[in-house]
Amino acid sequence: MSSISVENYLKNIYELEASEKKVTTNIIADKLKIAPASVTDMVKKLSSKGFLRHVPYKGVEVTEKGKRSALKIIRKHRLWEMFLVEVLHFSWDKIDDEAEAFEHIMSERMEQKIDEVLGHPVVDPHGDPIPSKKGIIRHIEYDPLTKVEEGTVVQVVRVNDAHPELLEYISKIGLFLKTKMTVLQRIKFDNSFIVKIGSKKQFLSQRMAESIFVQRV
Amino acid sequence: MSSISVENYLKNIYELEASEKKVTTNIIADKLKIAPASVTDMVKKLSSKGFLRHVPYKGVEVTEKGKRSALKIIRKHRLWEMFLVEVLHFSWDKIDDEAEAFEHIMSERMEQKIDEVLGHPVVDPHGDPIPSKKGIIRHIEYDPLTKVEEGTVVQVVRVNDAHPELLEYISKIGLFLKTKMTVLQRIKFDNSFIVKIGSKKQFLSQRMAESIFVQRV
DNA sequence: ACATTAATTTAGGTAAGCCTAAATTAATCA
DNA sequence: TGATTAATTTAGGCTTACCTAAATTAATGT
Ligand SMILES: [Mn+2]
Ligand SMILES: [Mn+2]
Ligand SMILES: [Mn+2]
Ligand SMILES: [Mn+2]
Repeated sequence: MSSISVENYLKNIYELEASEKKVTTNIIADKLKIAPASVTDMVKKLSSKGFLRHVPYKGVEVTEKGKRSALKIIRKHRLWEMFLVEVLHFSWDKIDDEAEAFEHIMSERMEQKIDEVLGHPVVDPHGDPIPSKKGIIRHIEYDPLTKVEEGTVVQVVRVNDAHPELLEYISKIGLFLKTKMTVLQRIKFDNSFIVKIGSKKQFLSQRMAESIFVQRV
Repeated sequence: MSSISVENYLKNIYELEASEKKVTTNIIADKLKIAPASVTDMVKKLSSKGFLRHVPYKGVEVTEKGKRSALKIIRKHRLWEMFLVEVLHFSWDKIDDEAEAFEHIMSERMEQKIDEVLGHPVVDPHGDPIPSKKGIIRHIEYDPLTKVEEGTVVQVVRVNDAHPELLEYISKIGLFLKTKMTVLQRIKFDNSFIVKIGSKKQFLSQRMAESIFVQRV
């Protein structure tokens, strides 16, 4: 089987492909907090094993084989996040570290038990899709709050989970996954928002609004 | 923090002290499935860090510091075993591997959540005591079934968890932790036993009976 | 086209945790 | 007591996954 290190490389490179046009050595080094020279080493190793395609000085791509591995790890990560929230009552801003480690030691049997106990969930606590056992993932492109017109009633369907501080803040104002809210005002000066959650008006900066994805109801 | 390897050495050496008069390099090597020469290396390292006391060519002992570490790991191991059985519906003969890995990546926060969800259990699924958060462990010496006279009604309070095959077999005949049974007959020829579990008579060899601990009811 | 600069790779190391083979020590028994 | 044997330690290596510093390459701007 693959080491923890290898699994983290594959998962992160796969995820970077969604946000970067070219996945470069430096971008990987940055994400994994590892020196660029070390990334080059590992990238060469993973290429020779058929998990990546690497054009020196150009960038890196995951192969089909690499993608399959990445999706297995992502499935475990997201199932475990769900489990932490639903069964162990963790709050959604304090689960990433735990899941980051657990994704690597979760056996097939464990994965299945957790999936059963949770009733086969299709999204994690931040609204990210959970790949199926066969490695199929359904990407849905939701609109960020910034795309929504004043007066619209929306439901939160996904929140960028990269910054726990954002999750912590929006929890405090009552904004969770599935929360419904009305967009009261977009402030033209800086593209920030006033929304109504329950009976209260709440403020969301542009940066926040960009990380909150919604559907009109 | 300590590595997985270090944690496994400490836990296993601590546990070996209960069953061996002297814990020697070879005994440790055998238990951990590591070459004796490697054990010597690690033992020297752990001694220099104050976790063990080592008299070359003689044997090894855990210090108070080493014992504290060992008990933390054992607590995590046993809590997680309990969780696997109670919440994830694993059977008691298929949990040791999972717990063996998880004991090392379980954070304090996780330990606490699990302890809460389980309602602060004091024994694991095999009847072994769970050390308290402060590292206090209550050893109770129960009688093995081999010490019980014919005709006695007993309750199972602990089963040696070292051999999954034993656990698997006794589950099949309806013998679990807390099961009550009547000792019908001790066969003098080989010290095996006939017991009554529910309405059925069941056979237990001497080796089995030695691993099943009971209390008279 | 060509020099500068930024990204990337190469070269040379380190630490942890393992290994095998050889040397040493302690225990046993003739 | 001295020789044999079994356990243990020492010596020397290997692999993984990192690191820093130096060399190389590609991209950019004049
Ligand atoms: Mn990870
Ligand atoms: Mn998530
Ligand atoms: Mn372990
Ligand atoms: Mn147990």
